[in-house]
Amino acid sequence: MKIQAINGFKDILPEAVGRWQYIERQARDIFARFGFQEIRMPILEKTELFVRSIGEATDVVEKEMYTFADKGITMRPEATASVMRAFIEHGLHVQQPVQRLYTIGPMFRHERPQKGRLRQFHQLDAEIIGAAEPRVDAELIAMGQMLLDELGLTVSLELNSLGCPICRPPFKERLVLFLAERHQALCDDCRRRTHTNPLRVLDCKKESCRAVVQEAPSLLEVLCPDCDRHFTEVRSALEELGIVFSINRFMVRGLDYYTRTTFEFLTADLGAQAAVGAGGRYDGLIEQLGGPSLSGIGFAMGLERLALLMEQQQNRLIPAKSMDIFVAALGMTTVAFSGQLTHALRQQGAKAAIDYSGRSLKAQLKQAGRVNARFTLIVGEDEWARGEAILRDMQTQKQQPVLLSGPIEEQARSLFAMIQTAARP
RNA sequence: GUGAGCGUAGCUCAGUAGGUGGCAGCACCGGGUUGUGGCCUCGGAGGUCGUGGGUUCAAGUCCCAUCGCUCACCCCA
Repeated sequence: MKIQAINGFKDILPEAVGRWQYIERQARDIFARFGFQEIRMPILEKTELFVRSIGEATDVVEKEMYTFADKGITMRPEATASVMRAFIEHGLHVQQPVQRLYTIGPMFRHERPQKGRLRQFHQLDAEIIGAAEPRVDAELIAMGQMLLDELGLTVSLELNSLGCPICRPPFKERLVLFLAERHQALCDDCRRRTHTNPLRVLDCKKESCRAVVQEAPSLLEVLCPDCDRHFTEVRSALEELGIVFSINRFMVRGLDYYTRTTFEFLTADLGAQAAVGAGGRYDGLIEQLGGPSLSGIGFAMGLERLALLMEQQQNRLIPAKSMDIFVAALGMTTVAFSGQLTHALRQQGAKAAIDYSGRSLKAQLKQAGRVNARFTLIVGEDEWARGEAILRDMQTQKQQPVLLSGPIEEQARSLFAMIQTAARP
């Protein structure tokens, strides 16, 4: 019985890693343009942190967390809570009132795996802490859009406001009343949700429920003056930045800490997983976790989903692996020298490959082609005996003899210089 | 947690009324080229047909169980 990876946990093989690195590179570059700094937190946190931030009654906390049975410790299911914990713990706001932080790493949720959904998955997460202006919301959303654009991805952006502790609770009561009156027309799930999480009913995909919900009261129409102004200004700021979006008053969040602005980057190309990235404002969270009274906003994007989308929407060429030089040692007598020379080449900074088997030149050239070597140094027994080798340009197929004399570092240096000039067009 | 589909070579897959596992494609190794890659050509290696039972003279094929994977529901990035 072969041992295999556990369900929902996946290897990212070398052929796929190039794409991942590309996405991460673009993200780091763009986040830096917006003044974000990287932060890295532990994967394990006190269970309490997630219960208090994400919410006790949410699905994530209720049934999806990997929690150690006897330790009160949980593998993080998302990044925001950890970032806030670290932010508060180290008093980061004291040095710099507005913090822009991002982190990249694995998250864990015990869900049934399917396309675009794993138990260990990876997120890019960006947070702006300590700034409440609507323009900040727009700026953060624009950053997400910029990343998706530069990755060559086509997604749609949906926007909503979830109000605040002043305007949401009364709305929730109205909604519950409304839903209770139409109890009969709702699906089983939504009847349950009416009491556990009424806002979720707005997001149900069943035709029958959608029909009911169309007539439901809209939170956007009963936002308190502050929330209403905030939402209006976010929208105009987005328009000023040329960001295209649509309003979705049915959009809900699965995590309790969200307030006011929420948004999702959506695609139809990922099967059942529509959201490539999502986020929103969480103005009460930091205080709720025992920190200063600061507002915050952030988003997360799923790396697996970004990678899948890139594969599907656009076959952008990720730079293939390549080596500067392949050293082909012909016959076992030249292997020791070839090994030393390869090592010296690497010390000089060259990407150098070698085969120690002493097998046929044909086989070694084939391997040189496979590793995409720009040059091959053929160390033949006869040539080597008189202090020479043959340098083959794998693209032009032109060959020239090279002298092997002096200390091996010197040989490596002049050889590397030679191929660097020869490789230039 | 619920439902459906699928498990044959490293990968993608054939396998026809149960009758010896495929000249299959890609990849790998070697020959054709006594020391010259990609293309071509010839050959080679590689399998407990997911696992365990059962039916049968005979099971990759039929039956049962079990494990695994995939997709969808739910939920979410």
